[in-house]
Amino acid sequence: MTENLTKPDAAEDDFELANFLPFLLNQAAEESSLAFQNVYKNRYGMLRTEWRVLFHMGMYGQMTAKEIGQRAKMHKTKVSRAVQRLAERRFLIRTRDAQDRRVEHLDLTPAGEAAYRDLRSVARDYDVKLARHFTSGEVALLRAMLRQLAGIR
Amino acid sequence: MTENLTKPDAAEDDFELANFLPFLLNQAAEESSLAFQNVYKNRYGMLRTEWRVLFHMGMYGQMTAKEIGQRAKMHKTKVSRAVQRLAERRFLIRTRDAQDRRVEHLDLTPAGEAAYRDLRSVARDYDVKLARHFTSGEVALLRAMLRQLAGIR
DNA sequence: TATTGTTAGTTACAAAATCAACTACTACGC
DNA sequence: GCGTAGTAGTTGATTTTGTAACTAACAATA
Repeated sequence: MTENLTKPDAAEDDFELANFLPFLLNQAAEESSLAFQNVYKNRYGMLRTEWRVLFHMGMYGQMTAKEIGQRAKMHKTKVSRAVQRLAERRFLIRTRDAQDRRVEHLDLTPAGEAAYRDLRSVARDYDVKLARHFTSGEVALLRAMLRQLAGIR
Repeated sequence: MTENLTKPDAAEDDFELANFLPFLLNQAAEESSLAFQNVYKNRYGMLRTEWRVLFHMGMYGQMTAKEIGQRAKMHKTKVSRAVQRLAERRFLIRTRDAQDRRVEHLDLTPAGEAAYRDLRSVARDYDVKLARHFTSGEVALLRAMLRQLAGIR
């Protein structure tokens, strides 16, 4: 009788966790966001949740907290707190909808717009810098694969 | 006189948050680790920090907390607390170095080894599933690019 | 117009991450 | 040896996140 019906160990050992995609993705994400993080942190005292909200508003204009949550895949409590802090610091203003008084429309203030444009330009430069490691075809493929993995339609 | 000497808005608007590498990497990392997270969480009651320590020890054998921190890019307090919990649950044992009594050598117990092998096999299957979206050449390129971005030598 | 269900957003409390200070120890310079 | 500086790892205080329960408002139905 064979004493081992499971896969042989040799087949198991060729898997290196150092190549595990969730691990690699995480390391790359953390490393690649460090330098940019320092900018919005030091220059505007923002947290990651806050710059994400700011960016979505800068890109898409007036939004509600719910819409931001859907687009950014952020939980509503995260959005709520980020909006609160951005409102306190006068980066955005909230106005109740007249028809449906549950919803709030959020708009960037001029200060918010300015911060958005500033950070957007930093982000653009930073992205170029990251992409410089690769050919443009490689980067395009990378983005497409990441979108697929992230479940972005 | 021209009234606008800065770059025209059209050139600025080509920035898409959805293409910003740190953002994409983060979304992909988060989405792709969700399903796997449930396994080590539900099956072993581990936190992400703990699973990371376990997996580094499984890969490289005996290590010190400092080495784990360097390889996994985890802050020493995170490592310290993860090691503490893994030791409490008898997944690893700590032994003081005889020469330098500040350092502790960490080794997986048989239970720790078993958990490591189990999770590694789950990870392997999961990795295959993620990679199925792409050709094998694409996946190899993706891993190489992620390693580069992560600063893994 | 009461009843039930649903939605937008907030709040409360627990879990976890972060940062600074701390203990115990080693190593260097004198 | 003695003082100073540096290192491995821990602890405590503060901040941030996650989960659930909550408030206020709307909508459908009877």
